[in-house]
Amino acid sequence: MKTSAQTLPRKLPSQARAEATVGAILEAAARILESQGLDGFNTNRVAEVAGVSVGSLYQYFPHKHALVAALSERAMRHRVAALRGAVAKARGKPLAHGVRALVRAAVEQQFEAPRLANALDYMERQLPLAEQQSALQSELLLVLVGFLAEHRGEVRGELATVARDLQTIAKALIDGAAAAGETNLPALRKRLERAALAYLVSG
Amino acid sequence: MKTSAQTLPRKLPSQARAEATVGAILEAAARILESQGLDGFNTNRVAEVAGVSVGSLYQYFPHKHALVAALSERAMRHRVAALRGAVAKARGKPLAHGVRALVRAAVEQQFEAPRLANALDYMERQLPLAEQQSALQSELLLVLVGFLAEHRGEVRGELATVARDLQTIAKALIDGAAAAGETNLPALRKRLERAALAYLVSG
DNA sequence: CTATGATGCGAGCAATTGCTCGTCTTACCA
DNA sequence: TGGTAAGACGAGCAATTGCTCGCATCATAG
Repeated sequence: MKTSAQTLPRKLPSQARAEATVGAILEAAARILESQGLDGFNTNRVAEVAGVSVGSLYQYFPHKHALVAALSERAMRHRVAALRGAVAKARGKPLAHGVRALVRAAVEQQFEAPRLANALDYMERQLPLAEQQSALQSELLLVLVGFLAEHRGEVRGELATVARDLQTIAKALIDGAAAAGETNLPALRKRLERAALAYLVSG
Repeated sequence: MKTSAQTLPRKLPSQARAEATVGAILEAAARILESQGLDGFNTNRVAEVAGVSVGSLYQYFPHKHALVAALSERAMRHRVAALRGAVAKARGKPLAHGVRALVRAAVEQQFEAPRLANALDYMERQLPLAEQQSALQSELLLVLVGFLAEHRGEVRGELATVARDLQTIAKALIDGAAAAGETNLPALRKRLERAALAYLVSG
């Protein structure tokens, strides 16, 4: 009896080379999405860029969606870790300082591969995200809410909603800047800090 | 000698039924994108939903991209008109009033078909938008800049950049709310007003 | 009515895509 | 050293997709 979940690897890699294969596939997929978006993102091409056969790909990912899910999960994990680090470093400091740290982390994280982020974002909306995904999303929001809770007196509104809006605004502003070819990161950070802080303290 | 541009209709409809055909095609395309996103959005299906043959579709749109471009242009035209109307109505009134009017127009416009807006947004980033498109985008920004210029004393920063950020934030917040299944429009408007106004007057 | 161009049709081609399966190769352990 | 399981391969199938082209139908001017 098979108990495998929908988006889980068909087979867990147990040898070192298998691990390498999975890594190569994920990296190839990320590179294709970053350079061409959804066009040209097909499993044959992913396998080719990864230097691996399609058969190998389907040994670890039961279908294309599973590959996307894995990619999305990996990106989310990075984001959560980055934001968590920023929050930890800013503990005890004033609100503005924390916002600055969060903005720096977010920009650094997302500006690295904006088209990939954009493509993943679009796909996540289309297909219902798996449990793992929404769990990570909740975790990310929890990190933000935790940060906001440290400055309850200064922040207006319901924290959960504010956190979600903050994340939405950050994603959009960074994505938009990247799409517009903006390369001046300090300027982008400044605008994002302004938007975030202003939204937080206004009522 | 043919002088037809890339994304222009292959043949301009001159009879009434042709006009109707083009309209049906555009509406079908919009409906499909709204209900299923990019998946299932293919020319065969568009023709079928429109109650028209593929051949007829390709008589007016030289390729799929042209259909997308036409759809995008139509959506942009609506947006520009809506925002222009809001700005006109708020002329002479205080900044907060104008922001409220703009937010109302934007929410009403985009919440009507959020998935369509999302899909178009994604595709516009992929393929280089035609002249018509970028012209309309500039026009939209000009409307916003014009509004902001009426309240120069209260608005910090470079108006063009501020206008672009404002549009980005609005789009993201509305899109996010729609994707999350939010149906409380007044609450959404309030949050968007807060974000916009706070960003404008803070420095 | 009739001729001519505009409009509409839809079978089907060429290319692409997701994915399978039988086969070969490599790594590990008794 | 040989047996067994894990891993890798890639030709190719079935389905989908963008799009063409030859032909039927309709509208309108003369």
